[in-house]
Amino acid sequence: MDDVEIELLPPGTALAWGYTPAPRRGPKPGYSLEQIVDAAIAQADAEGYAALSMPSIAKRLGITANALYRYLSSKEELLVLVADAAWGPPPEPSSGDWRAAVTAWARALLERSRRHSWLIDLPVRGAPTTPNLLGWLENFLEGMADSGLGAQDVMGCAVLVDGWVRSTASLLRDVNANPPEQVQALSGFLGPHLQGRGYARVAAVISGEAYGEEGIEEADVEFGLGRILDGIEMLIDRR
Amino acid sequence: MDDVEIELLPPGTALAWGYTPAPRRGPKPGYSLEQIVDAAIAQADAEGYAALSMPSIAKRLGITANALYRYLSSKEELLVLVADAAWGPPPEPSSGDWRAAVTAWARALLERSRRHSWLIDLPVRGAPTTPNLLGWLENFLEGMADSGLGAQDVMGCAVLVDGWVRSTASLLRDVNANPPEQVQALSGFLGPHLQGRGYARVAAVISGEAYGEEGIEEADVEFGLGRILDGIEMLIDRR
DNA sequence: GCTAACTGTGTATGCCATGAACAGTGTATG
DNA sequence: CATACACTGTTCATGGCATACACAGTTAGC
Repeated sequence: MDDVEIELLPPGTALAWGYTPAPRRGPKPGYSLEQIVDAAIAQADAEGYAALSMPSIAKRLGITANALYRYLSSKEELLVLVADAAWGPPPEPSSGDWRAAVTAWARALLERSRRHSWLIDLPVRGAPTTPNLLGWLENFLEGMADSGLGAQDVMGCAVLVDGWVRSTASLLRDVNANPPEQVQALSGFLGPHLQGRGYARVAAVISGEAYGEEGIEEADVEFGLGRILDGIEMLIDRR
Repeated sequence: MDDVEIELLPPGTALAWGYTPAPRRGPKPGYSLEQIVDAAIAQADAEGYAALSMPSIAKRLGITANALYRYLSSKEELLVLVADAAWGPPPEPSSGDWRAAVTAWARALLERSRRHSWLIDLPVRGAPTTPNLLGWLENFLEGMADSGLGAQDVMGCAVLVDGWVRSTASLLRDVNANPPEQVQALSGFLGPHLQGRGYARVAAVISGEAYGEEGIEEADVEFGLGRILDGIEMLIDRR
């Protein structure tokens, strides 16, 4: 594992797998990567993603922002570690059939995103490369092993369900963020603009129920997952 | 439409619907909202979302960043207008059945996101409130009118398909961003860590095909949409 | 013509990520 | 055991950002 090769890896990947160059001389580091990541998570939990800055994290540890750069080469790298730690390890593999397994998987992932509502804002992109995130993928693949689908289809399902969780988490957070008087002001404002201007159906929806209001029930959340699972089931039955 | 009420609206909503207070005295504004929004879109197209700053937009117009605040009260407001303009108006309503309509809708939306790859990064949250975005929703509702589903289910479908488009757009962009030598470095690095450490299935997938490589075919993109449509179809047949 | 409203500019503040120089510290090597 | 060097955290510094404020120039309405 050359240094050359490590430099080509996505930021944070090497660190996430424990590739931290062992120092031999000099003072002991006062902190651990884990402490720093925990402080970052605590900071985001307390003040949100926008307040997740290097100074704010450092302050929680009682050091200066620059000291963090003795442990990390960039904020981006830190965020990769934060994402891995905050999503956390996957739950125990489910025992039922593929449908039960995927349902449990999606609910568990959604649960994590509710615990840290800033998690879906982290600009951590691309395929998973860190232990926990790959663990979630392993868990999914295991849960779908009895489906009889090929590797490519199962990966397609993983991408699909993962995307659903992130969209849903984002939706849930946004909806909960709206105070009722703002929702009312919005529909009061939009109503006149929609009527008779080519927005007939939207207007009906908005006037019918409170549009975007807190009326997201558990059933609404599960609706999309149910469709996806049915669609996968149709594929399985067809083959 | 009191000012009081307008202040309660989400940022940019009033502006997007043309509520711009008509000035009576003083010099003519040198620019229009449309010009500013176009400049922002050009800037993001040219240098990406990270370079979409008030100074960079203003420079394109030949003015100072502060001058923008004569037209907009915040960057957030601008981004709402940018999102509405960059997604653009919905396509003509499709003529086939609901499945053809939703397919066309999803592909059209995906096409827009490919045209402006930074679009899915815009922190424009919550339910749509601007003319074009609501137009897309109207278009979707119209396309599903013949499905026989109730309003709540149709809205659930809209949310589901919209989420799929955004996830897919994000995936496509990320995947295309990876140079091949980095992909190779990554699988070379991950391989040894996954074998025999509880990541058997992930390891198989990675070693099998190039994991995360450019190998996303059109069929892979359509896979998720196909499952979703099948799932919706099952729901329709069941009722 | 005068005044007030409105424009764009210059200046300023307080954030941010990050680089560089520096002083203190403790270990490996002489 | 002494010393040099690697490594720590701090201070200082840079350039970028969103945005507030005061100002000078412009023009429509009185």
